[in-house]
Amino acid sequence: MAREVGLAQLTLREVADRVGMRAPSLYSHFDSKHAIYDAMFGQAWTECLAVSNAALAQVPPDARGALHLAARTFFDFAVSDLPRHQLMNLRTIPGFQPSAESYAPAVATLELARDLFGRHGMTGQEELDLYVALVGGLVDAQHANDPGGDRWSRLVDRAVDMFVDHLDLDEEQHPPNRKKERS
Amino acid sequence: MAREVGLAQLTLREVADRVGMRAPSLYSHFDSKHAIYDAMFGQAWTECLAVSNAALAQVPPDARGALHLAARTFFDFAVSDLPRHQLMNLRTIPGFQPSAESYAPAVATLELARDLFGRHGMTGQEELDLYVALVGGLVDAQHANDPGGDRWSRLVDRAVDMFVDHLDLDEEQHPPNRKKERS
DNA sequence: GTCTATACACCGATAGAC
DNA sequence: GTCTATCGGTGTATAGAC
Repeated sequence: MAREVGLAQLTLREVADRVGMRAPSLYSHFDSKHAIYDAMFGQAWTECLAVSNAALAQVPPDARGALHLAARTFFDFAVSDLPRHQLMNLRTIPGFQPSAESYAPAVATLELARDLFGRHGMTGQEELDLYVALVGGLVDAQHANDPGGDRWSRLVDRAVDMFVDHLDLDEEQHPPNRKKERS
Repeated sequence: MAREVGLAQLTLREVADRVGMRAPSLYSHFDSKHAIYDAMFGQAWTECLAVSNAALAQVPPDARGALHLAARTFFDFAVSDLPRHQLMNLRTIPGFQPSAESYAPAVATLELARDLFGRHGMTGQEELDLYVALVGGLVDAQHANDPGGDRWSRLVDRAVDMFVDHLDLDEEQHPPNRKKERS
């Protein structure tokens, strides 16, 4: 329903209609409307964690390849569903704060990224923060300025190359991929 | 009022109260609540355009220094006022779409950045798009993950250095600022 | 226990008197 | 141009049937 009418346009009466109930009956299952958003939040991040784990299973051994796969995986996941992304990352619902329980798979996903970074010798918080901002910025720009298109999607690989070059992360068998070279 | 109670928590009744009117009287001045948001949107971007122009007046001649100033100016402006940033850049208000008139100062601000890029030989759309995503990502990460702090603010200079290094933009009097050197 | 029926307070918006 | 009165719709809550 969020994908059809928009995340913030959910009404309890229509939600109830779609599951064959009256609106007040929802309170037998959820404490409030925010509790429904909270369940959706946890569900979305659990799904993201699963996708990330699946991608991690076939991650290349080199840092550049690993970050390429990680960034592309998260980018595609975030771009493929705007309402879900609004719920997961943006604070679109006024006053909504995820519960600690629903937040757990979100921190677990970030922990996955932290492990991947540590695997290639990047243990600093700043490097991970910069990476998070870079990939998140690409996602937001894609959604905000070219919804449904690929104008920023085409920049993901280049952005990761820029990041890897900046940290001089390559091992010897993978030469630096400087400047405007694309795969 | 948006800074006090939040952007989405504006109610026509309290807005009217604060200007000494009754709620329906607002409709003599604005067609709808969205029209009020639209006026605020135009006002915010007009202010951003003015700040950008002021910064541009004292921009250094070299590309690296210019991008440092431009990024810092926009970042600080966007971070200093969350409700304003939500209105300008995020789509926090459900269903709100800025009018062409209010959108004009936004495109003018982007045009300023495009001119600055062209001044240093960067005429490609991709370079500007990547820059927009990078700075926007830093702003969003700062707001979302460390509101009121400076965890991503401290990364702005480094991010710009990474970007400038990637494009090999330096003229000879300014040596590349590789790796983790901070000013 | 789970649902239906009903009510409350609030919202944006409109109609019409002055 | 501002007001009063009011409308339909919303999230939320409670009472009570089955």
